[in-house]
Amino acid sequence: MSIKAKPPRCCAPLLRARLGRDDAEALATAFKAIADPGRLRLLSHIARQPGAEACVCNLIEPLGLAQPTVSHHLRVLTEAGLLARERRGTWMFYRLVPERVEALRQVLALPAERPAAKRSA
Amino acid sequence: MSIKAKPPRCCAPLLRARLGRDDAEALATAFKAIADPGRLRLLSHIARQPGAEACVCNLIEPLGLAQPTVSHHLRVLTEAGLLARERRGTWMFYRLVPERVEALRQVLALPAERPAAKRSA
DNA sequence: CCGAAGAATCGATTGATGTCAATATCCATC
DNA sequence: GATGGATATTGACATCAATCGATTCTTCGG
Repeated sequence: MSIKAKPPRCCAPLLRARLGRDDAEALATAFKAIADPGRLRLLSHIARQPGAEACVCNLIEPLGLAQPTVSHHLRVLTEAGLLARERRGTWMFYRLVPERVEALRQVLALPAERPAAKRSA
Repeated sequence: MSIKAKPPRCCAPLLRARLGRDDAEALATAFKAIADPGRLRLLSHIARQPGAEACVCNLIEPLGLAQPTVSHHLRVLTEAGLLARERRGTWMFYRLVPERVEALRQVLALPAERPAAKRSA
């Protein structure tokens, strides 16, 4: 079994609708994926490459982590749907999935400044 | 020493600029704060209250967690700058800090679609 | 095929984190 | 200042997560 590219359901509004237990679990998993220094730096490095993609071999050294560790982080990010894998010969390329990042971003969208008395059912 | 309300520096662009080790640490800490089902539900519940604030006594039951656990989560969120505390008599109120949420949200902002290759005519 | 290079998996270790019972603290009131 | 309600803190425990060395797997070149 490789990495499941199954896009995890995750992106309930959070601050707008009531967050159920299941939604909270899924969302937490998604945020956990980016709640790590190494993975954040991976995302940052990859996002800045042309095409928003990078070979693993170009990520190990700047990260300053062992190769298995980097591989692990890339897996987590991929399983979270934030990265997509593609093999090119010997190398493995990881590409940013902007839609997923954006979806996660929207979760933190605040409700309109102050909807005031608009409290309809 | 109660909860340090020190707003943690955290909000480097991530996907736009190169993310250094220290920025990554701070950012990871911030995201860790919301990378938990209980805390996400707390934020969700509080955000939906009038004034985006709620008394602890109104958060325990809907969360389904023990009081110390809720208190712990509220502390984490407050230390992350996402919530602000205010005492009112016997009760403690926690209020959402929208600016902080928004700041965290901006971290995930994508760079302009694709400034690299000339895709537009 | 064989060997080498790139990357993923395995196994173990260490540290962080969520959870709750018990206890302590703070505050209003009597 | 004793009492009771509302929160916070402490301590303990179990689980999860990050990390890396060793190994395995995959692919390409000869």
